[in-house]
Amino acid sequence: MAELAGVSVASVSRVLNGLPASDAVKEKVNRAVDELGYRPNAFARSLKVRRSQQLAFAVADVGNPVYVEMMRAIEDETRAHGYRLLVSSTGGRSDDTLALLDSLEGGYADGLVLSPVRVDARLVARLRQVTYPLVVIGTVPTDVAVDNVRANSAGGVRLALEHLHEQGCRRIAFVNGPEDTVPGEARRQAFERTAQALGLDPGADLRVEAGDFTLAEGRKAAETLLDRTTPDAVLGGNDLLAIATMQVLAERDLRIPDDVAVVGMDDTELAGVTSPSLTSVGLGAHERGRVAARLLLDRLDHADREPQRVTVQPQLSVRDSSRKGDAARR
Amino acid sequence: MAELAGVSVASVSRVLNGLPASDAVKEKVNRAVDELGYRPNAFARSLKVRRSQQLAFAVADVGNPVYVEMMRAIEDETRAHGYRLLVSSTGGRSDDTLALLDSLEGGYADGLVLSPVRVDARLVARLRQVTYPLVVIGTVPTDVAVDNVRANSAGGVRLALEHLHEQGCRRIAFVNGPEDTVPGEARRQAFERTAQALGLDPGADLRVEAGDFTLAEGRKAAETLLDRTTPDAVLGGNDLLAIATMQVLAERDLRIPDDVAVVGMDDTELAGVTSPSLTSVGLGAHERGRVAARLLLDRLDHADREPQRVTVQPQLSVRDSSRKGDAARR
DNA sequence: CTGAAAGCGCTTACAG
DNA sequence: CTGAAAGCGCTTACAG
Repeated sequence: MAELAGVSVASVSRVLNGLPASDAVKEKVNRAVDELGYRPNAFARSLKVRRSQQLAFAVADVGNPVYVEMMRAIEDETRAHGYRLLVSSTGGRSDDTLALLDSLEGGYADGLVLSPVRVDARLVARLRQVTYPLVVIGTVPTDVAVDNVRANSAGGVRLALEHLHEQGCRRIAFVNGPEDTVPGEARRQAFERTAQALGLDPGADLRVEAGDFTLAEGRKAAETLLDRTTPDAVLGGNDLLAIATMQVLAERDLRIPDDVAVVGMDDTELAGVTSPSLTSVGLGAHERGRVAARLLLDRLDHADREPQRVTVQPQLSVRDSSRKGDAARR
Repeated sequence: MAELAGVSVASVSRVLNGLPASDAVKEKVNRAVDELGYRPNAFARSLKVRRSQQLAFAVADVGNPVYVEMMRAIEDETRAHGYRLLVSSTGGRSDDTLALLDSLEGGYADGLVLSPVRVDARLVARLRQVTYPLVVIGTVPTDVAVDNVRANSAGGVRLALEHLHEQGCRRIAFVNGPEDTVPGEARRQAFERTAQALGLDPGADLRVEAGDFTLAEGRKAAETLLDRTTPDAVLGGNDLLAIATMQVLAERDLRIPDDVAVVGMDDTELAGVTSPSLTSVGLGAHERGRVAARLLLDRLDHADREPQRVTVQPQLSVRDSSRKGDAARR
């Protein structure tokens, strides 16, 4: 390359990086670049400058709409700053998450946004040792010094329950996801407290725990619930669980919302598609992604700033599945 | 690191790569590794061995369930072979796709799976010049020498139309996506030909083109269609367009499937969630991803094998939205 | 089995 | 402004 252009490799590097060079040299270099379709080797560059220009996003399940939403936000943000985004799906396996955290020490990405479903002691211990820029989406112990963005699950549950309470519901059931996960546990706690504060029926028969945040597990859980009781309303731990519940209700000829109102969480695109449309509490997935990306980009420039904690506020979208008294469909 | 262990850097490298070494040396190296949390630098390694152990997947829209499905399949396959997957979203912008193809020449990934929505002359020209392993999901001119996996859109449209024909439908409308895209164009052609072969009403008023493969654009297109005529059935260019049509039909108090049957394409998770559930033709997104990943992995080892072309066959999933005579719901 | 040395392809002070 | 040279951190023939 340098030979073809008839200049030194240093000059090639300078021209390609926009550093000062005479027009003559620029001309020669550009001509040779075109001729050869030359592209500087990314590794050699990274090895020298100690930056990869890559950022990583690690997530339990790329198929979950919530994470897709986050990924979009992160992609937009990082791309705008000239970084490529590497998406890694750990499938919820703790070991894969730990392996990923380790392998990033090899430097192939300049930073990581991590959104774990389960936060156990091993993960927390590992997070303390990470030597690269890291932001965690989700709840981590306050003494782990990483940037952290959280959803306000408790606030979200409260919005949902208050809304149902206003609709006259008093026996409100909760089809939650697994309670050994971060969101599952947070939502369970919030449900208990808020139900008590609102003076709702505290019956233990009103709570079921699905094996996963999926339609299939949601159906099973909803059937368990409805076999033992018929509540005024059901709150789903996420939209999929709420939708599964709606399906089971329909199969049992219970009208939504007149017999049983239903509210989901996450406010995914699915919520607008079901019939009746699903009332849902958005937990700001897009916003969480955006904020996380910004924190990471900011930390790349300011390695020593204090770790920040940002909480994104929930928002309730009321649709047909919870408007008692209205027609369920037009 | 080597100093701490008291051995040469060569020995460190050998131990870490599982090459022959005495137990004494292994012991020293492992001890030092643990103490330092040492990780070999990924770039230095890649620079030397000329491999990144990364593969890239480029896609128009990470949010589209079809691509998520592909991504999952590709992730599973590549991860099993020890590669990381880099996901890049080009947002359907041609320039971004070209820029990506260029930048990969820098070597930061060992190969690429590309799934473009639009294939124009510039892209085809660029594809011919690519110097790294590449597989394209979608249709490319036969003389472009890349591995290629395709959906059988024509076969899929045929399955859908034959099914509707059997249900007694003769005036079948088509709510297609943009016809300057690869899938849009293929589906339009297939629709015309199959409609003719089956002796369906060829009325031009039965075809509308949505601005994009989305719910919002689908609604507009469906309204345009239903303002001018009421067909026996509607085929959607994808599930989102079909679902949007179902919503508009419901708003106009047309019963599905008794007044108007509806069939989608892609057979995404959404199809099982709507009410009535949506009959849809799956075009094998998961399978296309899996095959593409395998072709790419295979090519990494066999740079000189002939480019292959694989077509994945469609499959019809009949659900409630098209079973005339049955109850639309239980 | 092990170490010294070359070299992967860049960038960047350092001279000129 | 430009070139020669050092060096980023590995791997891998080459000797021993």
